[in-house]
Amino acid sequence: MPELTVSSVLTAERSVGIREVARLSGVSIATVSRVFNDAAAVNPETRERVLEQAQALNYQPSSLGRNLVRGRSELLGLIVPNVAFPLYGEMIGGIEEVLGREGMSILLALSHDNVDSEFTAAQHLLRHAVDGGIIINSRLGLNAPLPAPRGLNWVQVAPEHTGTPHRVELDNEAGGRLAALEMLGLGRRRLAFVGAPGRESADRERGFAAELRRAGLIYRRAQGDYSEASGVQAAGELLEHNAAVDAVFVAGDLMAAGVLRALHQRGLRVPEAVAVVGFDDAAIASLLYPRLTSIRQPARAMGTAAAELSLRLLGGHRTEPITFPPELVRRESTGPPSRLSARHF
Amino acid sequence: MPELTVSSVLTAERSVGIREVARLSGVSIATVSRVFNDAAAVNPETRERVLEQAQALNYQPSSLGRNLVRGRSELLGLIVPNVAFPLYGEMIGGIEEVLGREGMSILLALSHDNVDSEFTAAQHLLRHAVDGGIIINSRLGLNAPLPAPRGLNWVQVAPEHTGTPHRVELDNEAGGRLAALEMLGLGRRRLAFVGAPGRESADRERGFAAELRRAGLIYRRAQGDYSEASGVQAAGELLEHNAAVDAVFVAGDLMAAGVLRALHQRGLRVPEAVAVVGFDDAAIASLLYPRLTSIRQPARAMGTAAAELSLRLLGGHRTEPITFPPELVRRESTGPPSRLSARHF
DNA sequence: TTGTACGCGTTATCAA
DNA sequence: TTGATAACGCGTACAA
Repeated sequence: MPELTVSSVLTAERSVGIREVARLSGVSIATVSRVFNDAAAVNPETRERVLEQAQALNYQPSSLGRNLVRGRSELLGLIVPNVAFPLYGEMIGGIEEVLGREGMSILLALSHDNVDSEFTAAQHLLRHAVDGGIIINSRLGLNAPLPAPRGLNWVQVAPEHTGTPHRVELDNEAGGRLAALEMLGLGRRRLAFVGAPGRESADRERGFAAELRRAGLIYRRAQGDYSEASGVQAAGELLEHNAAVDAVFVAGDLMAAGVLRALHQRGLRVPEAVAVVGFDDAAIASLLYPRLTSIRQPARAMGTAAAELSLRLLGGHRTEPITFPPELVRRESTGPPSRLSARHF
Repeated sequence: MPELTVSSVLTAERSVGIREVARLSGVSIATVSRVFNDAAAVNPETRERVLEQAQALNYQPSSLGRNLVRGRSELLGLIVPNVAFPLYGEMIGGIEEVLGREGMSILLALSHDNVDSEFTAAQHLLRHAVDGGIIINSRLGLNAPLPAPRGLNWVQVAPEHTGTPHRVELDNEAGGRLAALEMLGLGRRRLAFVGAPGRESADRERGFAAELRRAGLIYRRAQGDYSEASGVQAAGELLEHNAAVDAVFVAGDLMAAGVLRALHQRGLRVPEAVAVVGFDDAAIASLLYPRLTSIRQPARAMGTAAAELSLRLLGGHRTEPITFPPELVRRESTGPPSRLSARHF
């Protein structure tokens, strides 16, 4: 068997076009086009005939031709750091829901948390003439902007740098306040924070610190990198020297999983001895033992909001940045301090 | 400000085309095309001039026009049940890696574990003239095939129904055998299985059962649906009537999380009293307490394999279905039976 | 080495 | 209500 080239395979049986349908239904291609765009008036009988033929030939208007003449692609570019992180998955789910409704598709690119590949990914998407773009957790900022010809707009979800016009964000500071208030409300007074690099963690800490200040308290802090291992490590630091900590606010659920593990290993009961509040309310939060109280980031809603923003920009409308309020999801890792509980931890 | 229509916005400042570049560099569009496809010979000086102008105008050849004339889109369609499940995310990562290398992009669609939306998603992708397609966990089979004109090929990753020509799969049966051997090797003799609907779980059970038969053992079984809650429930059923179970093989990690929880709640130590083996080795496996021993599904490698298969098909080559061997990842949830351990569980 | 001209599949304008 | 026909942006025979 001779080796075939790519093009020979694909063009071997080029898909049936508008001409074919027109010819076999005895009308002009213009009429077929009209039938499929049901814009202008078409004689019901003619329409019927055309639709029938199209069905028989299994004809589908080609987006390629249509987009060429229209100057749009019905594609929306989406750049995500990675897809293995469930929170991003939820956002994508929200985006897809809205876009699907409008008949648009998602052109996906991964940035791997890397500024350079963010940029090249954007260029890649642009070559496909995407009508708009959404980028999650972008590190690109105003001084190093995303490429955007033709008045194309990028909507940024939780960008690292502020200042870009189209944004969907979580009020991270409010999230930090929620965590603090939960712990203070439970009577905890020896609080700690586990942070990570980046603006989001900083904002979360700022809110947390503000509430503690109001209560006249200080807090211990340790730094991680959002990984579970760093959570174990951070908890270790916080607890050494017999430090008396009775509540830990962790800037990410994965790190919180590490904190829980470190507490288990030291035989400290959660929440009786130490309460723990995570952040994101990722899927793992409710799988941990005990189930983790966490500050919920409405990822799916943020996705739909980003998609809607993108659509509005596409329509030439003006938009405002959107900030979502966080929400505390109370589970088993927070509760009143006690030594009388029947819990194992 | 007057409301603008979509088209008015996008065409307002239509991107610079090949004509513009040709005119300003004093050559024909054919030459510009040649420069950008470096196919034919072009005078170095001319090439330089064109490239310069292109740079100045920030010209990028439009995929729309290029694809139209070439009959390909450099797009690969990808249909996934959802994106929030980390295993899929890993696969997508693998796919993207291979495709990016070839300059191809991913057109993403979600099937929501639904046969109908699988089909419509495929049609959607086809309208964009994707050059090939990958579908994960498809429920479509030979009798209800995927739409595929123009000799387009779909590569199926872990399809529910067998018989489709281009497949990438895990040897689930071997996975079941691995789980059984691990438990038997630890001296466990009172085994149980928690299954779920579908072929994958059935295959896993078949391998598990085969090894037990060889050892002259029977096992208890309970049925779940891959959710954590169903794992809790299933474990409850297995343990009622004081049933003596000392090892549980669970067809999915999420369910295994539920099984662990149920064991904790009954005060049964893992792995001392009961050993647990999960399946998939999803990201959560190593976050559970204790860390879950699991049968690893090399998701990323399966993704790259699917993408490479797709590329080979695109090139007109013949291919064989690929089956990956599973691997047991031993963590804390399996170990010798003992009552002397210092573990809390 | 370069240019002319056609075609890719569609929409949209204009005339019929 | 319909049909010619001119775009859309590009690649590529073929001719020069």
